[in-house]
Amino acid sequence: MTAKPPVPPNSDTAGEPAQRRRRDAAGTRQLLLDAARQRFARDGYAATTVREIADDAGVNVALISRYYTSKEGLFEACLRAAGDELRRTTVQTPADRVPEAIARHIADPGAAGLSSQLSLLLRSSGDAAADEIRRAVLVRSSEQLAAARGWRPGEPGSEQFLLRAQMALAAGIGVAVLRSSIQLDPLSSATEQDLVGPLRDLVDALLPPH
Amino acid sequence: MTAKPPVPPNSDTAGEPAQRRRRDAAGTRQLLLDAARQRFARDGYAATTVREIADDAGVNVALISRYYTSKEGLFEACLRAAGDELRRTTVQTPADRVPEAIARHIADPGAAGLSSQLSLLLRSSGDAAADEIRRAVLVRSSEQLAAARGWRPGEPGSEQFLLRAQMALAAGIGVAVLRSSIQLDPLSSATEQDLVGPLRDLVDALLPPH
DNA sequence: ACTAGATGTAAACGTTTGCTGACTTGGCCA
DNA sequence: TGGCCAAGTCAGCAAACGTTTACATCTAGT
Repeated sequence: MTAKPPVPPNSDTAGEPAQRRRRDAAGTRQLLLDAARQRFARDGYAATTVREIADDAGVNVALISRYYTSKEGLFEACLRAAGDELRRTTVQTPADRVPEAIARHIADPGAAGLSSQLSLLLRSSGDAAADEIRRAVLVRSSEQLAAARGWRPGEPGSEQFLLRAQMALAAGIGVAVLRSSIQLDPLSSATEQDLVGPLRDLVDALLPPH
Repeated sequence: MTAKPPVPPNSDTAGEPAQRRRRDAAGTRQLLLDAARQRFARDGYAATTVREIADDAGVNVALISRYYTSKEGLFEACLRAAGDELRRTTVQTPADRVPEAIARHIADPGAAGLSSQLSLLLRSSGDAAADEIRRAVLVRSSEQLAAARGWRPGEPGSEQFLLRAQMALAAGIGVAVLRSSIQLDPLSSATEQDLVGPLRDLVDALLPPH
């Protein structure tokens, strides 16, 4: 009894399983979300089955419909989660540390890493609502990246600056996807140290520090 | 047999239908391949059904199995075709014109354009044989790009050079995919002229001209 | 302790999937 | 002209898909 101080927040894929309650709706929702994010990011929407997700989460298939209405509803929730996490990890990066931050997050092999989020954002379900979420996340990310490099909305040459920021974002996505989806050496086996130099050159060339 | 002179080459999605013979195995194969390349590139492997491909080609479903053994066989043929076309369009580009060439091909909205080929190369069927083809195409492309910028195999610092070429390739793929799959302005609406400047900066930064 | 609602389970639904086998039809050559 | 094989059609298979329904079990409030 006693309310529930010991409820494991189940914070993302990281934290311990920490013996969750035998019946915990919020925990189950989170388990499904985490499993789905991994599957969708790695295999894509259509190639992922709801039974695989449920099995990964150790949960019954029917609960996907219960908690997320449908497979598409679950996918949209994944996109929103990726967007939130992307905003959280990239916020407040000093302008001159942007390439390092990107390199660090891209090199992170973890399932919750930037690579995984970026891969997920490229996946499509064919659903219009999901596409809109995807677009919004990418718009926000590119504006954030541009802002970190000195862009201010409404400035003259604003479009050019934003275009370059989006190209830098595209480059990051390309690297992340190529690293994770195909064994392409030396890119796939490159470490954070290997990546940071070229990435700095790339970002600096597109968005000059000053 | 003597080849077959009157066979309409059916060169990709462009050319005329040009009243093909009512029964023409080679022509039918090509129709299927063209339709499949478009579908696979745009929707991915799992989201594409063989019936859709057959309908697009105006051909009976059973002929996919006849001419390409299976859906996966057709997909592998698409990858090989994309690899051939990629090699054909990028070969013999002067070193200092590489960014322009990339920009031109990426901006090309045609279904047979570089964008489509690059998108296709990112698609996965989960099949090991297809993955190997994909990998081989990308390896060759990155080495070709590196070579165009002065890299010679076995040189000191060779790995670094190749890594940078692969990152440039990844950037190109990222731009192509982002442009085609999501309506992300200003990137999506950028013209060849808009792209060539930033792309030159990007490529030059990764692979210095000298 | 009892019960009502929340949570989880099991099985099956109807549809769509890739693929196949038996068939018809058309074009080519003797 | 007639026959024969390549080329194309047709209907349907078994498996897998997302989803739903009916039922079992746990938890919380009284």
